[in-house]
Amino acid sequence: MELPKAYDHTQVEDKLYEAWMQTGYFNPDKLPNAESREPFTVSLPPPNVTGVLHMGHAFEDTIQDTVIRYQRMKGKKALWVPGTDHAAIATQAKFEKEHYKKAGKSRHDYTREDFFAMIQEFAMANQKGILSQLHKLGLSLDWSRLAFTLDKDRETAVKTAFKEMYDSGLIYRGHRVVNWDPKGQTTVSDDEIDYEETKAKLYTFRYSKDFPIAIATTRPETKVGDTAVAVHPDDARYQKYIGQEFDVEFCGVPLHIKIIADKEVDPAFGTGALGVTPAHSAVDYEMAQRHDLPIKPVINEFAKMTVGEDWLLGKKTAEARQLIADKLKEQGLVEKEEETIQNLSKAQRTGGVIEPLPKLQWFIAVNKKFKAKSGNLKGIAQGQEVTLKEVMKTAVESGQINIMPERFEKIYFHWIENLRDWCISRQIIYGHQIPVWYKGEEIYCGLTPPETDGWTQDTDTLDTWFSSGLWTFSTLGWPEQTPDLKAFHPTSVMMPGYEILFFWVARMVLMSGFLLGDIPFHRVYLHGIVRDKQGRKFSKSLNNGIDPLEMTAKYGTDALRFALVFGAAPGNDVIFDEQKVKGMKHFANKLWNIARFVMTNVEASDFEFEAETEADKAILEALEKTTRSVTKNLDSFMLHEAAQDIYQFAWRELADVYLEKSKEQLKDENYKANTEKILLHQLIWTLKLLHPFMPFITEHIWQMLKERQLVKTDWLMVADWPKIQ
RNA sequence: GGGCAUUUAGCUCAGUUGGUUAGAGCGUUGCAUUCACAUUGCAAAGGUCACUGGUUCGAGUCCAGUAAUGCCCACCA
Repeated sequence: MELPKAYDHTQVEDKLYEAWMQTGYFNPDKLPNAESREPFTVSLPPPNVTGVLHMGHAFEDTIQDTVIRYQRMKGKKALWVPGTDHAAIATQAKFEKEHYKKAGKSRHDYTREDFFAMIQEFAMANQKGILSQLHKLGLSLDWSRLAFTLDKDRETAVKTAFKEMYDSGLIYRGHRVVNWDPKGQTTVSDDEIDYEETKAKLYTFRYSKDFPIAIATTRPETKVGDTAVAVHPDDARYQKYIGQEFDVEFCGVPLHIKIIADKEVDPAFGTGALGVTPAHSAVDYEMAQRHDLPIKPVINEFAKMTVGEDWLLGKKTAEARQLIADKLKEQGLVEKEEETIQNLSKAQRTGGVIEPLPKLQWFIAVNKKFKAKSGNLKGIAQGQEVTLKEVMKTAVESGQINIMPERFEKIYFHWIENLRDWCISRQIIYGHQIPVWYKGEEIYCGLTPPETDGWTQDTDTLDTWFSSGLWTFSTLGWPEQTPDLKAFHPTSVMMPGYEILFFWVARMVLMSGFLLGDIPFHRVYLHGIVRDKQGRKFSKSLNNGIDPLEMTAKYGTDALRFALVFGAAPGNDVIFDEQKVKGMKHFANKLWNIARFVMTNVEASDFEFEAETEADKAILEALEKTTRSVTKNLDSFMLHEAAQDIYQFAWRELADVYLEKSKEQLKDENYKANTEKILLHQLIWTLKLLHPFMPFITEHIWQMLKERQLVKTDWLMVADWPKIQ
């Protein structure tokens, strides 16, 4: 049979993926000698069901597939669990936007159930597209274990987790000033906020003519909610006022102001005196707690004023700001007006300007003691009293979890130190509804609704990261003590991008630490961000996105995968360049032609060869060296180094040098037979070494060798990794 | 304001514990080519490893400082 001169990926990939699925080997239970294999587990960071996968996903998934394929060939019971994330706010916001455009209707036009169903449908449609993309990338995911953060099994896990934390007092309900997004009409976490430098006016003024202290603010409209003025305890200027209380009328609103001393106040800023607005500033709220000050809300969920005379009441904050500033000037109360740069907080998802508001929310207490569950956490004994913060810290500090690159450990610790209680309730519909019911003063938390009448369920849903925090074990059947959970948890390695170290990685450690008394994974490999040629992030606003499928169609999946892995050190950003993908297509073709050469020249079927010539000796040594180095680099997750090793070996040493030399040796009857065996051996090992990176072409060539009875193992994907004696 | 990182060939980046003439891909230049492959081969040019100082027999690699760039965290009202 005549072999085509060039490798054509379009004729290979889809068929081969289908064939792999037929073998069942993506499922570790169906691997040859499954019982005697040692487990190796990876949970896929579940992509959001908001849309389609981008190049960042292709990168993330490629490196995981490379690792999992390598481990499978090394004889591990390799499990890679696929799934998707419902991404609560992101998905609801996206759906609402699209639906409004299409139908002109918002969430208020539907019942909760109907609206939820519509989003779920939208999510599932997106999931379908995502799954087909994952197939295209050649990923050896175990589809029999597919999960979704908002499916039935995960719902059980979420409710169980909530109840356990509630029962142990770690989950509580309380008032706090939270980040309210008036646009999305929901709470957002600190991590979901973007800061934008904006020009603002800093006004220095007095509440009234006879008030002794001037204060400074960029938000005069909040000042109608002031209940105190704080100064530094050592500030000589204000000593005599500390403890005094004043009744003033400020812009038509009566205020009762107490002068307090607090170390948090910077005497050098402004007048050194701070107007305390407990209801609309997180810092002021904490100060109010310390000094037992009343909380006086003056802004509502729609960012409108709730107090004041007609000219002020009901006005938007931005308008109210100007109105009050004007009024103050008119009354001659303004002492100074300066231009300043301010960090404006905006909700990442909706772009809404964050309004700090006191709200009744659900929280996870990170500093509250609980009894540790099992003794599987290094440095924490079973039953020992610990806090979630301590668990998160100890798991990494003890070395039980290894984060690479190492520098992120420092960032992780720093984050934990500054961690406050985690607000887990969201005022949206799409997500896991909080499993708590109320009836008058009574409150009930359970997996199912209370059986008596008259209860209503909390309308809030959980932060999406609550369910993602359970991911490593909720996908393995928890809360049931399933065989999967026993065999595959803790997982071996988690490979997300460094940008979700806090969002997700830390939360998984928290959840697993509390619920299982164990770590969720032994190692965290943090990869970088894929950027465009100019080093910019891919984003919708820049419209610089490149569809991974377009690249696979043009150059082949193997070429895309190799280009992404090549030169991507852990934690480093990758510049995506189409030229690079093209180069790797050339490499795939090189491999194809090496195989062609070998197949048309070789009839050997055993490996009883020896180094008869200098060239033989050199190539055999080079292969051993490469095998050693690729193995070592894959073991230590230096995928980029391993990729480089094989590339160099296959193209330079094998193709350019030995193949050329072998042409002479094949003509010489004295060397012919031996050379053939060496050539075949070289090809087989190269295919094995390269398979985790370029699964399609290597497997395709393997199948051709199989047809020619030059190899025995049916599938390269489960062939033994080369070993050096 | 606090922290972390980066700076190596025209471009994108490797260079794991300090050890012989510093590497790769792409790009550039010249030559070759009915031979597995033009999706090719051979060859060449191209680097004071940001700068300054230090440790060492020896530094791209360790230490201190400087500069530029990027990122993260906090956020001052």
